[in-house]
Amino acid sequence: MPHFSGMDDDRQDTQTRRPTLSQVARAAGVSEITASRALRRDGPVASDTRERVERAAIALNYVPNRLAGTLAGAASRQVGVILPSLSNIVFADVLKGLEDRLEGDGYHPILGISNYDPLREERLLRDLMSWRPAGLVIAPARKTDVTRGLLTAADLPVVEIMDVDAESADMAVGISHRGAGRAMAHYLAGRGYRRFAYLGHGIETDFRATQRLDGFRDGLSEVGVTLGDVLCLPGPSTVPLGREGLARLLAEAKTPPEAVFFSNDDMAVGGAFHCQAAGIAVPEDLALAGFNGLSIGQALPKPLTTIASQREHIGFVAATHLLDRLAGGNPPRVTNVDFRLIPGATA
Amino acid sequence: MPHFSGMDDDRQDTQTRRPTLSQVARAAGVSEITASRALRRDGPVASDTRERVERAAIALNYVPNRLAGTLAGAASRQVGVILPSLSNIVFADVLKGLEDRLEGDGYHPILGISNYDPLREERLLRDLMSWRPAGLVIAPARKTDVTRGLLTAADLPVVEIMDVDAESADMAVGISHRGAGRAMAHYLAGRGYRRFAYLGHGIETDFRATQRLDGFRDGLSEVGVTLGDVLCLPGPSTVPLGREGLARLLAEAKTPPEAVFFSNDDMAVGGAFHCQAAGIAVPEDLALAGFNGLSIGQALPKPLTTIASQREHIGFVAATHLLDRLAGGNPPRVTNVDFRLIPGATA
DNA sequence: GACCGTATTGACAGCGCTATCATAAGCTGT
DNA sequence: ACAGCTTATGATAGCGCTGTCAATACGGTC
Repeated sequence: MPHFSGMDDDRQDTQTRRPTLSQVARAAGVSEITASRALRRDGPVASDTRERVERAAIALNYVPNRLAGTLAGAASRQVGVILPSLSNIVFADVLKGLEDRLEGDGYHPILGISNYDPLREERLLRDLMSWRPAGLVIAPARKTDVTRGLLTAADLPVVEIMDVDAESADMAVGISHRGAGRAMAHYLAGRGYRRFAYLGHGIETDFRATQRLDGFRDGLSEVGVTLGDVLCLPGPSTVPLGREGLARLLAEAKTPPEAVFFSNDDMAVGGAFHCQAAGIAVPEDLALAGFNGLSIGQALPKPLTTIASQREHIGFVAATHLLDRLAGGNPPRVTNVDFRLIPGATA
Repeated sequence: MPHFSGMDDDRQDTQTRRPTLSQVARAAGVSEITASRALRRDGPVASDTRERVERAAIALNYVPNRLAGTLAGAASRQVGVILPSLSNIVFADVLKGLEDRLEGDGYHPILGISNYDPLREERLLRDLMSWRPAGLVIAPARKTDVTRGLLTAADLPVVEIMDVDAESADMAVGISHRGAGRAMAHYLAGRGYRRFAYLGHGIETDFRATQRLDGFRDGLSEVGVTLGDVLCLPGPSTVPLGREGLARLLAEAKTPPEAVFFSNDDMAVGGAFHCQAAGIAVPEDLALAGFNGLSIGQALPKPLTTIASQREHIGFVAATHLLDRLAGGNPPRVTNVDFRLIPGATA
C-alpha cells in the first residue's frame, strides 16, 4: 500500500482514494472527532455544526469505513449466519426472516453454507469469527463437540436455530421436531390409520428429519402402534425423489401401509404425484403426510396434510433476540416457536 | 472501550480480550511481522519458525482480526451481494452458486435483500460499501439511474447478474430473458398452437418477467401470430396464484386460448393443478409452458414444458469472474449463459 | 579477506476511525 | 463575582494488523 509518507497526506486523496472522515471534517471546518459525532448522531453537537458536516459528507460522497470504526471500538454491525443448505426453500425462508429483521437495524448477515459438513461448518465458524461479528446465528449441521466448543468459546451472542430439542450453548429459537413427529403420529392415529410407513431422504445429513422420525415412532407407540417400513433414500429431499421413493416403498413393503409419513413436503408432493400417476386414490387407498407447510403442498388438487414450520418467523425471532441481547436486553434462552398441524385432504 | 493505558497492555489480555497477533508473536519468540508472515504464508519465513508460530497460534486459539488486516492494507475477502428476493427459489439457487465458489477461495458474501425496492437497494449498496468489500454482485431490482451511478462510482469490480439484455456498468452474467421468451414463442408456434395467452405475476416488480413477455410477443409476431389475453396478478409468483390466476384467465378470456405462457414455473405448476381439478386435458384442451426448469415442474405427472435457467451456474460463474478480476485477470464483460428449452409434456 | 547475493528477521509508520479525558464557553443561583 | 453546572469542541492515543525499508546472518566467489 502506498503511504505518501512525509508529504501532505491528503494532497492527492481526492483523486486517488475514497474520501475519509478527516476530509469531511476539514471541509466542514471542524475536528475529526466532531465530524464523527455529527454523522453518528452521538454526543452533543450543535445542530448547525451537524448540518454543516452532513452537507460536507454528501458533497464529498463520503461513505464511512466501518472496518476502521469497528476496529476503533464501535460495535460491529455484521452478524455471522451459518446454514446447512440453500437448496431447500426452508433455509432460504429463514434467511429471509433474518435478513429482514437485521437490515431494519442496520445490521448485515455474512453468510456461510456448510452443506451439512461439520468440517466445513467449523472452518466457516472460524472464518466468520475473523470478521469480528456482533453475533452469530447458526443452524448446526450436527451437534459435534468441536462446534459446541467453538460456539462456547466464541464469547459473543449466539442463536442456534431450527430446533429446540438439543442443548444449546447460548440461545435457541426453533420448533421441537420430535414434538412435530409425535403430533403427526397422534393426528394420523386419531384418523383411524394403523399401518404406517416412513419415507425419508439422506438421513445422515439431516438430523432434524431424524428427530421427527423418532418423535413419530414415539407418538405411535404411545397409542400402541408400531411403525412399519422405513425407507430412507440418500441425497437431499426433492420432489422427484419422493415420487420415485414412494413407488419403491410400495413395491418393497412387507405389509402395504395405509398411511405414509414423509420427511418433508418436497418428498410428500412427489408421493402425491406418484399416486396420481399410478391411480392410487388419496387418502382412501393411501394417506400422505408431510412436514413444513410449503405453499406447493397446499396448492395441490388435494391440499397436503402437513405441519407448518414458520420458517421465516424463526429467522425473524432469532434476529430479534440477537439484537435485543446486543442492546443489553435479556431475551429468553430457549424460544419454542409453535408449529401448526394443517389437516389438509390427503390423510 | 477500556484502554489499559500506560500499564503493560497484555497484563490481563489473556483473560479479557481475544488473543492478538502480538501475543502469538511473543509466545513464539518472534516479532509481530514475522508471525504475520508465517500465518499468511507470505514472504520468506524459515520452516521451523513458521511451525513455532503456528503452534503458538493454535495454543492461544488465535483468530486473526480481518478488520485490522484489511484496514492495514490487505485485500478484503468480503463480497457484497444484493438480491431482490429470497422467497423465490431462483435467487436462493443463485446465492448457493455464489457462496460455494466464493467460500472455496476464502471469500464470504455479505447479503442484502432489496425486496424489489430501488430505495432499499440504494441503501443496501451504501451500507455494504461501508464494509469495503472486495467486489459486488448484484441482481438489480430495476435499472435506475441512481443505482447505475452508485455502481459506476463504486470503483470496484461489480457483476450484475441474471440478465444480459440491459447495459451493465462493469461485468454481467446471465441469460437473455427476451431471447428465452422468443424461443418459447417459436417452440409453441412450431407445435401448431395459434391462440396464446400469458399469465404473469406482479409485473411492476419483476422486470425480467416483463422482458420474457416482450420476447414472447416478438417471437409470436415473427411467425405472424398476435398474443391474446394477458393477465398479470399483483404480488410475487406462487403456485396458488398460478392456480387461481388460470381459473380467472380462462373465465375472462375473450377467445379461449390453446396455450398459456406463464411468467415462471411456480405459476405454471399452479396452472397445471387448476387444469387437473377442473378436468381440463393438458395439452389437448390447453397447453401450458413455464420458465425456470424447477424440479417440481419436472416431477409433475406430465413434466412441464419450460426453459431451464441454470441459476446456480449463473451464481458460480459470477463469482468466478469476480475472483478472476480480483486476481488480476481480465474476464469477459458480458457472459451470456445458455438457457435450454425443456420440451416436457404439457405443450 | 573483501565482496556479493540470498534467506531471514525486525523497526517503524500508518490504515480510518472512536473512546477517553481535557478544555472552553455559556448559563444559573447566591 | 464566583462556584457549579451543562453544552460544545478538541487533543491524544490507540484498535490489530500489514507495507515498506532496513538490518542481520550465512554461504560462496575471486
